Amino acid sequence: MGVKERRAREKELLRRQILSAARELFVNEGYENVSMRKIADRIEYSPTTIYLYFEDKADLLDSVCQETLLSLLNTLEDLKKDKSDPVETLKKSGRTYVEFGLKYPQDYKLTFVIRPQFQKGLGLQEGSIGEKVFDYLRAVVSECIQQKMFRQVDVETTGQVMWSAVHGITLLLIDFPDFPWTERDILIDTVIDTTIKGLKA
Amino acid sequence: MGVKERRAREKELLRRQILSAARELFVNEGYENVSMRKIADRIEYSPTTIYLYFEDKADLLDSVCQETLLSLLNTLEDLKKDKSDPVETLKKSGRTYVEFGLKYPQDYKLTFVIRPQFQKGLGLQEGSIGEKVFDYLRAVVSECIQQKMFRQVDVETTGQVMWSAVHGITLLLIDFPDFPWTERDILIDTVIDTTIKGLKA
DNA sequence: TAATATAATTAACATTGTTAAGTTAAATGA
DNA sequence: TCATTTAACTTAACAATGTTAATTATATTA
Repeated sequence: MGVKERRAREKELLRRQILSAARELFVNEGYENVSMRKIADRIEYSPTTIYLYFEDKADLLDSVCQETLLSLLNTLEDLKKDKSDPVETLKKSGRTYVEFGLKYPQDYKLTFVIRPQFQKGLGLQEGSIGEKVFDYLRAVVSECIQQKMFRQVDVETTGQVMWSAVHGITLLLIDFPDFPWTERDILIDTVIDTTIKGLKA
Repeated sequence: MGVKERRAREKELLRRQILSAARELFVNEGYENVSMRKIADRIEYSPTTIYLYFEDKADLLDSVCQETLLSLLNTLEDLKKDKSDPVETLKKSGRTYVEFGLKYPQDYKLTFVIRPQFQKGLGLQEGSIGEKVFDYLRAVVSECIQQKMFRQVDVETTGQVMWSAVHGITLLLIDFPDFPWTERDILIDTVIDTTIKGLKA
């Protein structure tokens, strides 16, 4: 009975096509300037077909962002393998996070700024990939605290402080490219090092 | 010839009414969920009347933001009068900045996140209120450095690090209201204190 | 009062996200 | 093989949006 499976495969394929078209358009033209009809044109289907694969436009954005988060998560997970120096791992993670945002600025903004606005109910959902990203951060921070490297006892707060710092510098560099910033790499390092120094015992 | 002046006064009055209605709606329901018709209803005029006073919806929000930014600047300027302890002033300024963002989240996001995207050329325009806000920050930081409270010699970098921290926590709190944050006031204080501790000599 | 300038409205347009009804094509069961 | 059921997709339409052009009402001036 391979029919059902072939069908499922075909469905999945079209789903990916939609997703891919949506990502490209969202990234290049901005979420608000992309209509369902425009996406439909791109994949050569009628606009309403999209609704057979996604609940609504917000859900489509949601799925695009999920993908982005997954790719961020994968990039980060690699770093955690080296368990020798958790503080160093945290630094590297911070850099990696910011660099990811700067490499895919539109995707970053979609995920961390635009999406929450259109998804009024929930923030980072239970079991979501977004939550897993923060779980990652939590784990690294926890390691730092366990090794008595950080003064802050509260893992949560410490993680949130770290997230604030990298989120802040990432968005500022994306949104104000013409501001007279300090040389980019130095600035990013300074932000991360300053935060970590502030957290240390 | 007081007629012209009375007319001008009346125009200014209606302009303010529109602005005030728009602000209230934007803040309470979010920019995207407020239609021109809704604003018009509120002031009991036809929707198109608004276009006699503002270019378009974006311009309307723009004007709302200008007002709010000006009010932020005034609030901050007050803090600087106390010259006794610049580090304390910086802390208070940080808190004021974040609280401002949380009080007018729509305005904050438009000014610091949405607008730059559509204004690709320049970030914070020359002579703009936004730039004056950063000038303020620069001045306070400069005071801290002069009094040898901070290790960092570079005023610019130090200011940028501080800005990153407050910008980051402000946006996170706005965009992920349902995330299990540490108690808000404590978190904000921790972010600011950690950053300042990291900057100290 | 008649002419003029200004202010505000009505009606309409194109576009948006989305739904309901209809259509085509494929898979199933006899 | 042929009718029937199921799935996939499309057409047509709706209400709401931002915005413009044409029109009406109102106040000022001569």
